[in-house]
Amino acid sequence: MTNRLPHSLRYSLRSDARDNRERILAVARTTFAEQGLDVAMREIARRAEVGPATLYRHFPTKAALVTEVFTEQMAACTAIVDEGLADPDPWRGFCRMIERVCELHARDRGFSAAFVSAFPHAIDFAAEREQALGKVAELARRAKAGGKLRPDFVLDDLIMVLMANSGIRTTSPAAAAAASRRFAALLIQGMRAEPAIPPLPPAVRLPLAVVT
Amino acid sequence: MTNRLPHSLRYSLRSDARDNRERILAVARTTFAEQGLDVAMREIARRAEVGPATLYRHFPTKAALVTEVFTEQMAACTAIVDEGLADPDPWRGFCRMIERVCELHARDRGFSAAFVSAFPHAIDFAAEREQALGKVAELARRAKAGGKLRPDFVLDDLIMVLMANSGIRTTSPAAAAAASRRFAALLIQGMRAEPAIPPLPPAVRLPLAVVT
DNA sequence: AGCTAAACGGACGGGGTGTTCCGATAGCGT
DNA sequence: ACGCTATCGGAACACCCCGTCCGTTTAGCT
Repeated sequence: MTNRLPHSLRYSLRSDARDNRERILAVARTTFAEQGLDVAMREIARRAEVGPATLYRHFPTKAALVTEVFTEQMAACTAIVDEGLADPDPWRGFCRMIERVCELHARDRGFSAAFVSAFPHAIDFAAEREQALGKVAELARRAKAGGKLRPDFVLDDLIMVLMANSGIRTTSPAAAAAASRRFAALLIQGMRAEPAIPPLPPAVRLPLAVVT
Repeated sequence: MTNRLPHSLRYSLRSDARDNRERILAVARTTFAEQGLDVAMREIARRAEVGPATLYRHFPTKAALVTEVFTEQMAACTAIVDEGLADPDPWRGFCRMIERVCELHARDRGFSAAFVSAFPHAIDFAAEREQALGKVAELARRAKAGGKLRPDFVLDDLIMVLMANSGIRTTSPAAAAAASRRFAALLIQGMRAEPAIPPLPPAVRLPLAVVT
């Protein structure tokens, strides 16, 4: 009868276990989004109404839980980049991409922190991030070719913008999103190729800080 | 003979105590600057080659040490604002003010964190910050009157910029300063009043997060 | 040099964290 | 209905943190 299970990849997880797993993930998602990654594992277990041991059986370490939680956010991120790339007007696509990525990061503090950091000894989003950055590079190339994006824009500028965006702390998620919108608009204005372009200071490589 | 001490306000601190106090402050300054405020008091005591109790005798709490350490940085901050205000060209003064404040924050992670936070139950820089912000408002008013600064700039935008600047994390202090320079230039470009000014999204109040 | 009070610092308590052990519980196939 | 076993969760471990107590050291005045 086990084969009667709807084509699910979950190899025979007992019903209570599956419920707990999903409740843990839901709780972790909202909590990380609201409070960032500095949430105690105990706290997540408490909110999910399970014991700490149960949490650790499903996710052997905190980094594992974090990566599991943010895999879908990473997908949303690449989807945003893809949509920007699909826009026939590359500059408009570039702008919308930045606006939406900034807002996504503003709405999820944990994802924002995870994105600009690197977890050692854990599957992180390095591969997906690099892939997305490659697409952004293509989008930027087109926007430059269209004459709208200043030619001295580099990819590290985007990393810088996202790091900066993650520094904006507010009380409510709505305020964070609003601040992020204004911030992105200000920066986009600065990235526009102007008739008389004052040169920017040199770009900086921004290697991701390692999270202990 | 105690009166022979050069006009010092230090009421009779024993020589070893004064040495320790100064060494603690020096260590705290550099450590906070490099690593931010999340440094253990023990660690500061260790680097200053004193016991934890000595550290706590000189500064009864961590917040006290932090405020003591960053008082001079706060003075540097207001000095920068004053210099900007003294510039005959208000727009140039405004730009230089932003650049220099951003660089100051980039060079001192601890000060940056302390500036955009509020310590409860501790003398924080609220008064000085408000005073400096008042001067910035005057500078911004002049820059707007000169037609160089976009009219919809608000003071909270500066807070936002400083918060964002504090989110830029790098490996070396030099890289942080360089990134900060580029970041500030990008933002200043966005703050410039353009012939055709695309309206910004609404501004957002950014109450300072409380540090526990 | 000797004495006294100021200053020192190792050890301690209370609370936090990520993670693990193991006896109790409860799903599920029979 | 029963029993096997996957799963649960409270208690515990090891390690951090901030801040304090108290016996020891030492500066500085006579």
